[in-house]
Amino acid sequence: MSRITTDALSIFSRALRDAIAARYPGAPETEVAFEAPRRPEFGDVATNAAFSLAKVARAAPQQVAAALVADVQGIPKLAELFADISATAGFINLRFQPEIWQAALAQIIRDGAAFGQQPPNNIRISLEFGSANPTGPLVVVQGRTCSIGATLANAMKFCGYDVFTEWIINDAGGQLDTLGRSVYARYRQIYDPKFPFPEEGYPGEYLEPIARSIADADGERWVYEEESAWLPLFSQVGRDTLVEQQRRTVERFGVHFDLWQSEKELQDAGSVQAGLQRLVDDGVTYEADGAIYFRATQFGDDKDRVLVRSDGRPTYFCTDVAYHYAKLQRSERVIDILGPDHHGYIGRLKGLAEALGYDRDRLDALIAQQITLMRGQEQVSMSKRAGHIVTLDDIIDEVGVDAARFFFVLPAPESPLTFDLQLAKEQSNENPVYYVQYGHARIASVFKNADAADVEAAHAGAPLESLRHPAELALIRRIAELPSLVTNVVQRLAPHRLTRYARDVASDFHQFYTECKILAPDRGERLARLSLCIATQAVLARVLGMVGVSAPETM
RNA sequence: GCGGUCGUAGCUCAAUUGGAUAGAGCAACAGGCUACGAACUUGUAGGUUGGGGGUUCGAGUCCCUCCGACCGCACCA
Repeated sequence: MSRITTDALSIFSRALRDAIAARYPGAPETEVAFEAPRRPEFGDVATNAAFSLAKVARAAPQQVAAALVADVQGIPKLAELFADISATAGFINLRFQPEIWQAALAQIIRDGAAFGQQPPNNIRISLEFGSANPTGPLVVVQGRTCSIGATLANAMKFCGYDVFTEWIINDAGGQLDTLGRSVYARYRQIYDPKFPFPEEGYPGEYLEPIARSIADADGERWVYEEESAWLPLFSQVGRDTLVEQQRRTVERFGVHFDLWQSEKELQDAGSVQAGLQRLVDDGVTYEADGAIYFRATQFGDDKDRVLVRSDGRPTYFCTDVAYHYAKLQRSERVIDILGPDHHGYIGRLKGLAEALGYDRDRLDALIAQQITLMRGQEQVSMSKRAGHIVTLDDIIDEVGVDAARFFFVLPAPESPLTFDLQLAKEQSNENPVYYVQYGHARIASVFKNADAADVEAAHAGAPLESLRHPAELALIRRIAELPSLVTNVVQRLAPHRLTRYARDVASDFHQFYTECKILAPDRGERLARLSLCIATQAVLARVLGMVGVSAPETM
């Protein structure tokens, strides 16, 4: 909602409160809340004030609404602002005068690129997502968590938050040894193709170049050494190479991280000790069988969790305690976007925040649900064991960044996703990505056909009073929704609403385009419609940018 | 067995935390270019929101109970 529309609404709510006080003396002072009606024929905004009054008034909401509308309808000031005030089914529905929308559009044009953007609010949010084991290439899951995370981060920045994006490298556990042995096996196979590959190793061909690089540098020397001699090197080279590859993939995907945090470094730096000590000090740990446990059951988990094993090594959870403790200290809000296999983890994390002395709600975990890859009717097998994994790079190669980013955020994060690669790469009307991009390109095309002086005049601020066609008003209303929509996306952690909104904007534009000739003979009309195009194109580019999709001038 | 997420049109998904006649896209059918890009648009059809019960002015949404799908349930990460 723009300032113009909210001003109009506050005038209305004042009038409505007066009417309530006069008609129902003794009724509690109620906040008049506005909401967007679902259907356009109910007007631009609605209030359900009559519902809460029904009890006090001892009358049906419909009657209350009708009575209040009758009281308010004659007020001249309101008639200037609202084209229609009516009561249906207990709701009071309002429709703005075209002048209100015209003023709102003028404001959007004046705001330019800054439209809807909130000033910095100095609230720090830590956003962790994507994070993977450094034992192989990134796959679809990271594609989805990265798309969701990056989109949320963009939306939060737009709303003025100080967002810090973090990727955690799970390089602390025994899996790194497994990686080292796998790379070593590939290395040995260079000299002896029959050398056995470890049972629990990481299959797939991607380790071969890494083994080859070691062979190129050191030759055969590791063939004759003990495991203790070669394992650190092979693990390290494997880890470093794979992390580097993951970074390249992520970058190619248009996603940026402010911090790549190694778990191993956390442990070495002693912050694990600090986190652990905090829990011990809080008295939420105990010792049993030589291990140290966290009393997770006190905080809603179904089992107490081991922090330090009986051999003295910290668990993954323990490192995570330290990491989240650090994040909680430096951010007002901590959000993790996790893969589908972390369902059971979310309660533990929130309990952890509480145990560390913070509000449960300071930490949130969002689960990105499972992805089923399809190619038309056929399901794409992603079995890791069989060796033929579909990597995120494969997907980008096949459908492109734009389609991938769009499809990954299309459904709600907690809703499972069926991703049809064939559909995503089709440049057809079945593909929602192109529909939105087409809207943007179509506007660019109009500007090319228009007189440059006209476009310039529209940018500078042209009179808009000719805009009263329903399609014009609907489009203004839609783009004016941007700020509140993004706020909602952030509040509800609902990035998928952006893709839906992008589609709605494009749809309203296409309808406007069909019904109204933009380059009209009349100059006033022409400039007003070009102004509407300028604002629409900016909103489309804005939303596409947040999702990580390009906004092309031509297609 | 315990816990979590989910179940909505033929398909893929929405529904602004309890609001109006549950909405879009695709697919199907019928229309619209001698206007700026038809990658567009207008209309029709499509539903007992998995089943049943409850809470209230009002439930896809909250509670109970079944059914079904997926995922967790390690001194793995």
